[in-house]
Amino acid sequence: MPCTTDELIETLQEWVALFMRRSMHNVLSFAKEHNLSMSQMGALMNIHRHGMCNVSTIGDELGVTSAAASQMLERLVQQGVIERTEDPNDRRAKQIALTEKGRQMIHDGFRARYAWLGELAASFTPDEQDLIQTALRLLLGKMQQVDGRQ
Amino acid sequence: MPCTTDELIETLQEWVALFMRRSMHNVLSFAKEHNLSMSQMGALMNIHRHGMCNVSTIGDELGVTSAAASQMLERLVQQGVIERTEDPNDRRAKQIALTEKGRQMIHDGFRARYAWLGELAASFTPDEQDLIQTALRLLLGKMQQVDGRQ
DNA sequence: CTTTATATTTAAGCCGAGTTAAATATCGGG
DNA sequence: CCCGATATTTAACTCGGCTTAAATATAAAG
Repeated sequence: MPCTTDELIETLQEWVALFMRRSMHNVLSFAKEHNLSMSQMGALMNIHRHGMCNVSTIGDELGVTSAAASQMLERLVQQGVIERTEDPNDRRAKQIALTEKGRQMIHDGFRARYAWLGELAASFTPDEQDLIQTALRLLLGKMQQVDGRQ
Repeated sequence: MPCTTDELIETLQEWVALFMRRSMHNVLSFAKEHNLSMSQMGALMNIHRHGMCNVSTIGDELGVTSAAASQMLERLVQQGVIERTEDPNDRRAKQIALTEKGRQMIHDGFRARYAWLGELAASFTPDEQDLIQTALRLLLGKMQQVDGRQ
């Protein structure tokens, strides 16, 4: 049965809607579980993705002033999930990095969120698994392209 | 090329990681754009999904007291995106519903977030589109099952 | 060396989100 | 009708996030 582009768009929308809701739920429960604000979540994700960051970069990415970022990061330092060290190349700046505790927290969080994927994958026949694998690889390729130019 | 369940799990994980980031970004920019807190976003999504809600149900779903929900909804009423009406079947309770303005706001938000899906869908060949359509329908079916029993 | 720009922090204040406790109104069973 | 349960609101308070403005320290340019 052939499908039109419009049908595919509709399917993608359903898929995205379902996923968005799940992701949001995941993110919110993780935040609540660890007493983190959305800004703090965003900051941790940035640090997790980019490695070391400085304070104003984090502020910029969150769309807040560096004063706000500084205060919010201070609370993360007190919780022991990040650490601030002086940038050896520019002693005005601080380097923000995850502590071992912070890294562990994020890692465990991802693992917990991924647990259900195993069940999902196993519920398909080998043929279906192949089909889905191929389709998702196609999608991932294109999406990473789009992601890259943003 | 055959694939193992583990490979599929890995692909799904990549997908979820990519998606979680995008969703979070989408949600945060929508919230910022409309001056909404995460609780308010959650409340609006609940109302959007389930139609009418009462105050304490929304509080329960957000994991806050009904007092907190009441105050937060009051701010949404003042912003004109929801309205409270007396429940005709139980005059203690209020029915919370989106106003036309609120419905429009959410609709426009979804549309904007979905715009790129058109581009994405069109970038595949008809054969690829068929493949992706079939795969996503398989996934959607299983995921909605899982969603239903939660 | 002096001046200006940059990176961060601190202080003061506003505001929203959350809490508990109390008030109000209504429902429902006996 | 009365009483305990339920739904919502209000009040008083705490806390965190945000802002602006000022302070501090360092870098970089002239």
